[in-house]
Amino acid sequence: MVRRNKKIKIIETAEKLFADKGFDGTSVRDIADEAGINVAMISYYFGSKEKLLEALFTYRAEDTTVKLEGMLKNKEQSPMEKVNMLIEYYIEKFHNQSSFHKIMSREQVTIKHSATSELIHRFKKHNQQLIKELIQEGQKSGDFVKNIDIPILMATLIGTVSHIVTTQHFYREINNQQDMPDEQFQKMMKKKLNTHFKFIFKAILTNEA
Amino acid sequence: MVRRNKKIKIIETAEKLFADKGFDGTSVRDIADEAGINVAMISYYFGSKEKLLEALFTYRAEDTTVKLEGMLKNKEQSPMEKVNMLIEYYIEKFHNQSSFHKIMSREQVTIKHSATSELIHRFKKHNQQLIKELIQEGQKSGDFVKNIDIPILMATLIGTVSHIVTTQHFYREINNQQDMPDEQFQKMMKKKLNTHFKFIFKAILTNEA
DNA sequence: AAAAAAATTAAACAAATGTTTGATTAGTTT
DNA sequence: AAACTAATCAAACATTTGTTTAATTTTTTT
Repeated sequence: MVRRNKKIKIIETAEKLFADKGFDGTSVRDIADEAGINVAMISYYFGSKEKLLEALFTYRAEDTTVKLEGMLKNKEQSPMEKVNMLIEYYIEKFHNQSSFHKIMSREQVTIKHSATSELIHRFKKHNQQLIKELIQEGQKSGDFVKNIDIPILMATLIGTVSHIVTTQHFYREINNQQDMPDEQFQKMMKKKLNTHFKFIFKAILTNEA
Repeated sequence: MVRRNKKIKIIETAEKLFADKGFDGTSVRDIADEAGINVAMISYYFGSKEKLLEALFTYRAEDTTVKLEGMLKNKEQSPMEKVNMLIEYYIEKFHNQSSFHKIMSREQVTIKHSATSELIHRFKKHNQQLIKELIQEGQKSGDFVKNIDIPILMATLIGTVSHIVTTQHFYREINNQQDMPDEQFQKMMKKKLNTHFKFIFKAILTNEA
């Protein structure tokens, strides 16, 4: 295995374990065992456990902003079409990278001044700015109403999808869907969330239900 | 200090630290130092660190279900009035017990078979059931439309409020409100969330915006 | 006031933690 | 093929972890 592949193997193993047991709840030996490597390799490749987390965040967050930017700067679609794309994108992203988002949601709650917190913060601020521009564009063109609380609206989308993705096992048990295959459950959930949020966003952005 | 007060002092100190640094990120010595007691007292009173967490959950979750039940079983109000009370209650609860909810949101993400997970699960299932009954009551009386996805609707309320409460420091920084006093910020946020969710719930439950 | 029970303490315990060391092996360059 | 660099490993390192012990002090009961 070449160097890059081995680093990625470690990152992805750490991602799974951090997601399930938390950063502090996962030891470097857990990661090493699961990835089938020697513990020393983590320090050797990343410097420390903390920096491994940083590497994970960089690895995952890297292309998100780029994709979001490419999507929203596209001139072809109407503001409402872009909003719907945004909804689809977030739902898809949270589901496809659920482990990463579990870690992120935990890290956001935790108060500490780390490089990772700094990364999350920049990441969120930048994405929020992009979306703000989209909404304002729609307001200028008359597609959307005035007086939209953008941070609250975004918190609704992100908070809800994050909550459902991170507490999926609870959700399934409460609604007696433990036996449903993972893939089927996620497909159903994505569909439900899409309908739900397209309705909500339309209602809020245009005052039509 | 009498026994009960001292136990509560430990529980509340642990609550603060668990919220800020996570369960695994907080050592029993951190708690002892902060509470001004000897480390051994934690084992003496609670048996273990894990059981201290259990005690914390019991301590906090105890009256919630009772309050919710008392509120929803009240015959005086209309279904929509009850829904609005429910919204107010959740927003108030998450803000007033933000430390507790930070811990809870982290614990929900973590996969482990502990007494605490069991507690959370029973707690959530029971509350969900109460709300389901309320919505169905409104559907029977003709106040609410059919085809309401109750779990998704509740996830929207809980997920969003939880997201805002747990990531408050991010939210404030992103929106340049770091200098606003805590109390003022929370008052503003509660008001915004109330308006927001009363609008959303009305739109979804009655198809009117 | 004596006896019993409960609370508190510093110290010790073994296990687990993240990281480093120094030696060995594998791979690449000269 | 020799020299050099990179990768891998088991072992050791110093801390920190949650918990227990055994002695002492405080409080309650008799």
